[in-house]
Amino acid sequence: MANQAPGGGHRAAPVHTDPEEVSVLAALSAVADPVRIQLIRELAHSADWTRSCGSFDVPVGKAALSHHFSVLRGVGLVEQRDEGPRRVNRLRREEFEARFPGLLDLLLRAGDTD
Amino acid sequence: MANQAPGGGHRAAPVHTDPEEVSVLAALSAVADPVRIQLIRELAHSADWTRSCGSFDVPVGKAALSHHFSVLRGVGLVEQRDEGPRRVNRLRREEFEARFPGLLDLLLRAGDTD
DNA sequence: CCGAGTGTTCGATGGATATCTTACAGTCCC
DNA sequence: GGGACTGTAAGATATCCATCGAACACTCGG
Repeated sequence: MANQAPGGGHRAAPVHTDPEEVSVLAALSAVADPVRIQLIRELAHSADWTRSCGSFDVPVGKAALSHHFSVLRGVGLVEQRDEGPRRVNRLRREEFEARFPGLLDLLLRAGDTD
Repeated sequence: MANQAPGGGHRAAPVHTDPEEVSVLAALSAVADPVRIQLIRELAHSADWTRSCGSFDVPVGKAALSHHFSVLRGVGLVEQRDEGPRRVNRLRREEFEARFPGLLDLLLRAGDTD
């Protein structure tokens, strides 16, 4: 298999979804969760590819955290890339905005913590 | 008690919430439900105060329906008024739009049924 | 090669909530 | 007043999903 660096087993590459093929209901459900809102906000305040999954200050274990990122990936809001031992993230602002105009702004603008 | 028309028991007037005092999370949770999305869309295509609760084509019993309207009222998206034996509805478009810009449009514009 | 660090997967658990059934409260019309 | 109609309330059930613990996979540095 002509794949990547020689000599190695690799972690399964994260599967990404195009926001364009995501339903409104799915997007809203994904985003209607306090932990995920917190992740999105924190991510929005950081530069792309600078935040690893474990670097977020959320009150859940790493298993749940992994699940949350999976959900966010599943609606095309977050993109992930493996960088050595860790998995770094970025918000797919433009693509998501194109499919769900205003939704991301709503999450980031609203001044409440919940 | 000096309350309303004389001689009469009355149905409890529906309690309304100002969208201004609703959290983003609550609004998103309320709106992230297939039945409620359907209600909102159907309501949006009708003139104000013309649709009674029972007049919506949703696949749930009337008890569940009553619950859904209660949720929508609770986030300030729907206003209700008693009109004889039935309770008629209207969308609080402007107020909701002011608090959650773009959210209602998102629900109405997206061309998918789910 | 081993150990520390990072993240995923699996199974189980608990809590929230959407739903139904039944019973009740008003309203209107005869 | 009786009966049809409309909606709410309360209790029971069921389903979904967020969370955790434990085991595993991969990366990197000694």
